[in-house]
Amino acid sequence: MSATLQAIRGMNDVLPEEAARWLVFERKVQDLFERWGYRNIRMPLVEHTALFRRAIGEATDIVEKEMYSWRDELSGEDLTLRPEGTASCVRAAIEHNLLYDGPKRLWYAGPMYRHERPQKGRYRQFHQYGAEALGYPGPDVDAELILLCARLWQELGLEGIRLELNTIGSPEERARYRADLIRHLEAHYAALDADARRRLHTNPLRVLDSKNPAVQAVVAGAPDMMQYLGEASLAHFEGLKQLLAAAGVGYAVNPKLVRGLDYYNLTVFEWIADRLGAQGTVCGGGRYDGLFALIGGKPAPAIGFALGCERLIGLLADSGRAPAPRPPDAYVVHQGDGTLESAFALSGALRAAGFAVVQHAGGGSFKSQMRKADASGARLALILGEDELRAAAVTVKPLRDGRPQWREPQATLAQRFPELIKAH
RNA sequence: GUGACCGUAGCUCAAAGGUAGAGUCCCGGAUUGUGAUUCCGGUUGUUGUGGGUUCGAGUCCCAUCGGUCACCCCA
Repeated sequence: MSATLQAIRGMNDVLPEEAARWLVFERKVQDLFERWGYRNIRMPLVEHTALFRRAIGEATDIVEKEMYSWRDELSGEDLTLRPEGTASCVRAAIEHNLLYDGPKRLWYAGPMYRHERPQKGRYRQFHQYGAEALGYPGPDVDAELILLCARLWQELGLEGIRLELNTIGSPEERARYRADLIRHLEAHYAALDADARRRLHTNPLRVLDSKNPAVQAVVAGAPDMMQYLGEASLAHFEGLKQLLAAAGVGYAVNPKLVRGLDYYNLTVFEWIADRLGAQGTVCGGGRYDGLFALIGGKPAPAIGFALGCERLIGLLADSGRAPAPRPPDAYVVHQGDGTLESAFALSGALRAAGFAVVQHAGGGSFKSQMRKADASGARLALILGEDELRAAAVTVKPLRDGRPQWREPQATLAQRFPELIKAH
């Protein structure tokens, strides 16, 4: 395989069988977003590196080691393949002054790029659908987004997904908490591993969700974020929890859920599927009231989430809910002088009437054409040979039921077709 | 980036240092123009790649590429 070209590591081809699942999934997601009043926005895959460095944060794993960044030789600009969508979305909102007449609900979709070691549910090019509610202070819209997710799992037929919720307060509250947390971690410095020590001053909140038991023992005795929250932050969190409870959406408050991006404040949440192994988070999001100002815009509150297509579609595949692709209604078999032109006319008429028609291409014997007709899954084979051509007719052969074949006039075929495809 | 396991036909897998195989799929045929069943026949390939050990390597060793899972982190 060394001599032949192959796809970049961690960037996968989605072959037709799986792509069929993608199409069904994407239609459902898009439809749901639109029904809830979210409007599509499409941003470029490439942005100035500075956007992500500022928005996501210098001390995050994404910026430290996962971005596809390069200097464009033609322009001299520092560019990056987007590792996530929120930064681009907010940049676009600021650049086009989208909030000039009030808050906006937006959704986007597409590939994201992170240079990580691939494993199940984690790829270097992966795909997200994201929703962003820009200009809403919440917590009403916080609840709306979470309810939207819950509804989506329902419509997709997914079970076994749980919601984890937390609040990380305002920047000021978090700063005070952070200072005390650092003090606590320093007091137990000997028990920390290399990762925790490195993060101690750059991003101490990240130490909270370490899976290292020794570090967790230190974390267990760490100060509690809830104690640092002011009245407004507490009210926001309580308001959200009440709305979720009233809507019947279950959740677990996870005080160690801090999430990896710097721009979050107050509400953070993750939807987690236990059946996916180590990469179980299928959807994650949170509030980012500071991001607009951070990247040079007029301050505006906002919240959003992104969901992972590969992981969710993987869940759909596991639960045996893979959608069967629509088989053609008819497969057109043709052989003999002048039949190809008639076949195109016939197929065209049926397609114009809204039917799914595959017309044989590539030559081959009559037998092989019939084999293809069967393999296509079509209800009917429409046979057009020289005999039929002379009679301006077509032979209709049902392939999925026991009816014998018969002849139909070409002129009325499309009109009568709904009757013909019915099995008796 | 770290670690473990694994790379043989398009796919699923055999071959325990001695001639590379099976199933499936695909293609052709079984009296004129009729599928899926059955029967007959056919191609499956630089054993991921490059070195090394050996009389001899799919098999052992090294490197490399790729895959899988986990760590890290996240979608």
